[in-house]
Amino acid sequence: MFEKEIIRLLKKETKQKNITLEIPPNPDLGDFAFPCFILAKQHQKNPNEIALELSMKIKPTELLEAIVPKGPYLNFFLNRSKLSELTLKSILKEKDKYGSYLVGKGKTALIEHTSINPNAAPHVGRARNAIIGDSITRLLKFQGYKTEVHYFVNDVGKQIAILVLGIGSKKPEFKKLLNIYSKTYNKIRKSKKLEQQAFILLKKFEEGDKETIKRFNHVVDICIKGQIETLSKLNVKYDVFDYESKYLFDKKIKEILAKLEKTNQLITDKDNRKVLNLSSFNLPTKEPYFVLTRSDNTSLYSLRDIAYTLDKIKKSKTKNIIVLGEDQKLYFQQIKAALSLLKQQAPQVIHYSHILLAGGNKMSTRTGDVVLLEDFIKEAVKKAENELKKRKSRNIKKIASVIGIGAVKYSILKVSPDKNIVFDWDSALSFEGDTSQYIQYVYARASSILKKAKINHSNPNYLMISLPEEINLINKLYKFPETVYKATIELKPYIIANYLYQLAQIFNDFYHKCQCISEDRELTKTRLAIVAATRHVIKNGLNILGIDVTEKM
RNA sequence: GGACUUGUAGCGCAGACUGGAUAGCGCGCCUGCCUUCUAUUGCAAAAGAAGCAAGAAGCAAGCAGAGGGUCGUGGGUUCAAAUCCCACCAAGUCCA
Repeated sequence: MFEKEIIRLLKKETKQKNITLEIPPNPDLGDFAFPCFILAKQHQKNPNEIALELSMKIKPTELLEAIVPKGPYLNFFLNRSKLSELTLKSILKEKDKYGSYLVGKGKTALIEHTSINPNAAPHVGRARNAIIGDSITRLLKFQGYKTEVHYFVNDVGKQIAILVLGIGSKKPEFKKLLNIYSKTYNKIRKSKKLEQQAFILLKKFEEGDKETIKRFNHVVDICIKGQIETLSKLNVKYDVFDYESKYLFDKKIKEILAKLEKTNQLITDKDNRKVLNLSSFNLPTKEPYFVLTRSDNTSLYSLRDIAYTLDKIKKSKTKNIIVLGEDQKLYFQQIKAALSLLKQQAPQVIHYSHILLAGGNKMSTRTGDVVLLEDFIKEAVKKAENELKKRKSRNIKKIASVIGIGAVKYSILKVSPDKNIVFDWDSALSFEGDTSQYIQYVYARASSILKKAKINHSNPNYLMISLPEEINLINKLYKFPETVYKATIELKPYIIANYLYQLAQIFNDFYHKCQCISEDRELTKTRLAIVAATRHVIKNGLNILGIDVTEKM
């Protein structure tokens, strides 16, 4: 609302249609700035002069304390007590809702994420998908969307056949599967005969052989249960599990082929496979053909995926999102192209880069070269426990889990998704600097101040807010809703992670400079209101990231 | 060979889409500050006690400050480029 006021005044004075405001690099210069370069060009005048002229014409208002030219910029200072009053009042009133514009009210959002192959325990690399997906779900929920989280179970495929082959008649527990899988995979690479066996199994499964289906289902069940259990430790939950095998015999497959036939882009190639000609989409593939079936006319993963995606499109009216690794970028473009031939809008996709191991290797289930998510969580919680013991905290177990799991999530969420993360235990488990516990600590600190004060902080005196540390903090709190909004539009939780870290830093500045509990009752009330407001914002923000808070640390 | 993403301080990142003021942050490094301790060393040529210094540990998950940059390289556009465009280099990913 402050921006609006400034823009209104500037429009009136400059007769410009579009006014863009900037934030000065340094708060001493003001809260908002209007650069005068464009006007300078139009009027063939020095921008410094224009800023000066405008500063004479535009008078301060109730919301704007001062308007000062500084070189080619016209800088606006907001009315402090007004800003404080509006910000603190709305935080303390809206509480857990503060920060939401409720842009998703009455709308639904379908999110597919994780969708790990059901052949082994998830490793840290896979967790990036789940954690990003979960955070986006929470973000949309916070904005009022009704969300539905889907998990696509790829229960058809060579990797399951390999596992079935490796298991034989054994009844292994979930943890052993990774080992069995990578062993069998390596054997198969060396033996054509074994590989043939895997293909035969897969074929039987696809043909509906009851015994084989049973064996496949058995393995997939163990996997999915195990995966869900691990992910539930991160408090990541799913609403619907969709099985790829459902589409093996689905009549939709034929319908889709028939529809594609009508576009004249469906061709039977020299190997008698049905392929889709995507040459009009200019994708960077060598051949512009997207293979949908085998020579015997059975469906491939691509075709089943199209069918599944169409089902999702049907279900989701307003928002349809999928989280995929960067290795799926081109593949997804092909799916998108196929859907566009069917005149359907593909889901909004979020790609993320891989988590590499400290030698530059990608984590791979095939080679077994992985850091398991389970182990990573355990280590993080253990580390937190040790730290807490040093500080003789109470309730160590519970708090350690909040901190440890928060650290796992935050370390993944804080980095922009198109950057590779190089995993090494030391920095992943470091509890210093830009970490979740630094933020959680601010929450705990704020909680303990409020508890200690035992004073009701309603009706603070906004006129008493004057120190730069207080003002900076309130400014930052004021920006929370627009930060959340930006993260929603761009589907980027890391924006919120970065914001929270900055907020925590600013709060600590405030904490060190401003004694909250003092003889002056009026001042105490006012500062407590600031503390309480910060506490709410930290909580809301961390909640979007899926990170819990704790009253004590 | 083609396409996409990334490259910002020793290390890890933000800023880039939407060009604008002195390029921010964390870790580490360096300096100073606060508390406690005395296994070790010195002041100190009996021993012990106390002290000072060194040292160690710690705190409010400490504080304050300092240093650290060809924004991958080279061009171009612009009054203005980390930001936009082109070429190249390196890393990651995909395409048969």
